[in-house]
Amino acid sequence: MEKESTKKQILEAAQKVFTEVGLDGARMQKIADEADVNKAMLHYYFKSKNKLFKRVFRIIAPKVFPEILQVLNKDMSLFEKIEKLVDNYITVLINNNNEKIPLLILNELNKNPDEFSDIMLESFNSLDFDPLKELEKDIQEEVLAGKIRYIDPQELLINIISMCIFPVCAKTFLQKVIFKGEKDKCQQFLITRRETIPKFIINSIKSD
Amino acid sequence: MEKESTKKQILEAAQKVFTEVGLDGARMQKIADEADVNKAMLHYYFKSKNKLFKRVFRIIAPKVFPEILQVLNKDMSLFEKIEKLVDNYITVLINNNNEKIPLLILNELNKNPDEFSDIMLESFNSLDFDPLKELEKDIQEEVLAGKIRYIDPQELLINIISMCIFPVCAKTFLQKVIFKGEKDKCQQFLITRRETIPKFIINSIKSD
DNA sequence: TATTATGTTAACTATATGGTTAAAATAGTT
DNA sequence: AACTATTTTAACCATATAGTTAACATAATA
Repeated sequence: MEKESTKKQILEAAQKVFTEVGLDGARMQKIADEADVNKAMLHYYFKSKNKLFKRVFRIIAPKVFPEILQVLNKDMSLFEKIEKLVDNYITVLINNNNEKIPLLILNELNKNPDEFSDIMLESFNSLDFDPLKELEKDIQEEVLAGKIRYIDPQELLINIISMCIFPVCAKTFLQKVIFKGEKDKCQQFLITRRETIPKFIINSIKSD
Repeated sequence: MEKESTKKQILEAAQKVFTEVGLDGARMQKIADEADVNKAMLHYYFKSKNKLFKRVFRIIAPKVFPEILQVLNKDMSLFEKIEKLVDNYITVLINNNNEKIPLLILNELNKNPDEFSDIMLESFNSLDFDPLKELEKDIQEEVLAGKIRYIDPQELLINIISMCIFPVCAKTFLQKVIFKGEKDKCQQFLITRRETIPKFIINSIKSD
């Protein structure tokens, strides 16, 4: 038999609802409605709200965190890697389906570190290389070549991630407060960051 | 009569609980317990959970957003302003009581823009100067003096805020994933950002 | 076709939770 | 002390919600 579609519908609806209103704000009935499925099915397939959430978490978390770092393992120069990493990040995050994922992850990770940081760590360890080690190597190389000043790889990575993710999390805030309600300008700003962020970073680390 | 202390206790407890678990996750009973007060008092003083939350929001939101920007109106050079702004930001955010405020604000702003962005905007407009205008002026000056390349003030401000706020929001994540469980190293990293962020920014914008 | 495993439904339960109320206590005022 | 206004309490209510159940439907299998 294997009715895969119902399960899938539920997972998709759950992701939608959870990312919109968080774990606490989500209602099983709402997810059922959204999936066009009887509420009992959610329990039939996933036992409980928490278990359903964990399933969703396991799917979405890697998308915006470790997976995107794959580019650091490619055969490119440091500058190219930075450009590609930022480009990928912004492209993924600007997508309507992904926009709210980072905030959801940060939230649940904060509220319940014991439950979720293991999942996060797991998906990180599934990478077949160490992003920080790789970055350190690239930095060392460019320093030796006289192309950049030394920068701690953790600092570099966290700066990149901060500048990519934060503005997306704060989109509503930026739209209303910084861009005074001009939605288009704000959206354009976010898109342009594919270019401005790498420039900003490379300017900072390159040798004079 | 005027029993001010009960009201204050409730507000403080409410801030604590709301920042810990968000609006949806918060329980009136928990707030009452935390405030060591009968639950009915919360409704006596604040009518409803939502109204109580709004009161808390109005208090905490300005703390981590517009207030901190006051430094941009001081009589300092652009570089000094950047240094002081970051220093203040990190100092405020690193405090245990404030750590979780940004995430709470971003969340509720996202879930309910209509309700909360006005409050946000309000507190911004209460500033007696326009941070972006001021920043633009400073940038122009330094460009003319040949000290920096031109940078869009919105881009600069958002980069600063991103690098200050995001790592605090993502502290649990950084601790577990980037710093492999070494809490002290992570905390030290956040503290050191008082110096590394301004350096990173100034390096990026200063003329070669 | 009869049997079995899987999938689906509507109705139900138990409980948690925001909010109410009426009485009691406390403080201020005359 | 008598009276009034404010503050506090315990008990209560209505409802929303996660989770259950038992009957029913559908497909696979023998």
